[in-house]
Amino acid sequence: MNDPKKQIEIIKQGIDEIIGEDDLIKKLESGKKLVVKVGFDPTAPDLHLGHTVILRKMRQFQDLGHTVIFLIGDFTGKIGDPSGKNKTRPPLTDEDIKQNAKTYEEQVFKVLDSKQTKVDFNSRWGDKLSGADMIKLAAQSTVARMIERDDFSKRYKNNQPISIHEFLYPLMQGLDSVELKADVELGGTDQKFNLLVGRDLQKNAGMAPQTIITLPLLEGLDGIKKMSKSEDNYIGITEKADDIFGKTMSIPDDIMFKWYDLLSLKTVDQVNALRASAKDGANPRDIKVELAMELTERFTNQDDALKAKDNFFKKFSTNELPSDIEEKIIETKETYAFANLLKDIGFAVSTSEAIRLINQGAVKVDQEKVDSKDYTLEPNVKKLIQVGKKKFVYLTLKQG
RNA sequence: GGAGGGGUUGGGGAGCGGUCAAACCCAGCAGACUGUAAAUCUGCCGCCUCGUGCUUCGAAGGUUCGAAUCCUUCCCCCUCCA
Repeated sequence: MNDPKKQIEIIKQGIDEIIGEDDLIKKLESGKKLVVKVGFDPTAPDLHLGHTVILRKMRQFQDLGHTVIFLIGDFTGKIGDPSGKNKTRPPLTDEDIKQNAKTYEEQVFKVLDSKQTKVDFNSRWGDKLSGADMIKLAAQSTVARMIERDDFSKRYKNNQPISIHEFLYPLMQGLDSVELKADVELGGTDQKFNLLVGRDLQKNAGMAPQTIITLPLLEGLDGIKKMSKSEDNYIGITEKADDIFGKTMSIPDDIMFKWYDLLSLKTVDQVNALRASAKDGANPRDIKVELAMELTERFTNQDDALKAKDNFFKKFSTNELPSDIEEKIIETKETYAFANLLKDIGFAVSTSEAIRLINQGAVKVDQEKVDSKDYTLEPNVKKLIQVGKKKFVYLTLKQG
């Protein structure tokens, strides 16, 4: 695995752009163990698959034997990444940051190898900077250069405010690269400017400039928009096996291989083999199952992943019931109007919706379709209640 | 400070005195179909005690038999000018 050519092939899999490739090849040929740095925001570390694109790339570097630094930007967090948003962030307390860092670690090591990961904080050197140091740092760039950055130039043209301190963000991020003597820095495409500043600062400090690798955005479940919480087209990495598996199966066939390129830890050759088999008429479903299995297993475990796969086929390919139906007990004094019950157990948001579902033939009790909105249940029974194809519960009505 | 435009049911966006719980699109949900939670088709898509019931169209008042639609005041947003 030390063959530089082979390494480059893996490194370049699924990336958007690489700047300084020649430098990288030279370093690889010299047999140097690379320092790969990636910065993370100290806020709200609730990760979804979109975030894991970069983690996977880090993991690939680890598998090639390089050192990966997971840098938490607790100092830069005080500046707030400009990134177009003009809302000032509420300052995080040290306690918040500690808590977030912990949550990060819990989630991140589902992808990264914890033994090969160095977690660092840029407050370690940031807090020590004096006023004079900051001025020296600021002197290393120019307003013209800063204005080149996309969102700064847009805001400047549109007469939107740009605070002076926002210019410090890219510089601080660059300083991180100097401090860590980074050989490689990874980031999203929107990070390109900041990453380039790191190269400049390293050159000024007499170092070899880092190689920059930008990674594309992952499309969400709809296959069109980028994966994000606000679009609700995401898979959270702490979700249940059934959900990870099912959601993965729901992505359009078209983006399946993009997901392979950005998320899978299979080798380039293995992915290419899958591509070839798809061309030869293999059922795309089966190729997607393999992806769903890999992802589900990574974020849960093998047993749960197998169960999820099993459940998926039971649910959608046969009419069998899933194996893990939840049990619920509800107390009632008297006869329970069914529409209200559906609302009360959360299968409908309102009684009106419950009635609509009944009218549409979506509701079953003990596998029998409910055909009247006036259906009722007596206390002291246990029934299997089903709404649509996804909601199941064994409900016990207790005389209360 | 001046001039103008606008706030409608999850989002976009019609409506501009009754036929409006409010067109249409998107999202969502359900049914059919399918290799899938894809595609397609169909239906639904404010709330409840389901009735010639109740509450909605930035807020509060008013005109009217009747208002999302007209008037008054207030709040918020946007554009242009200074």
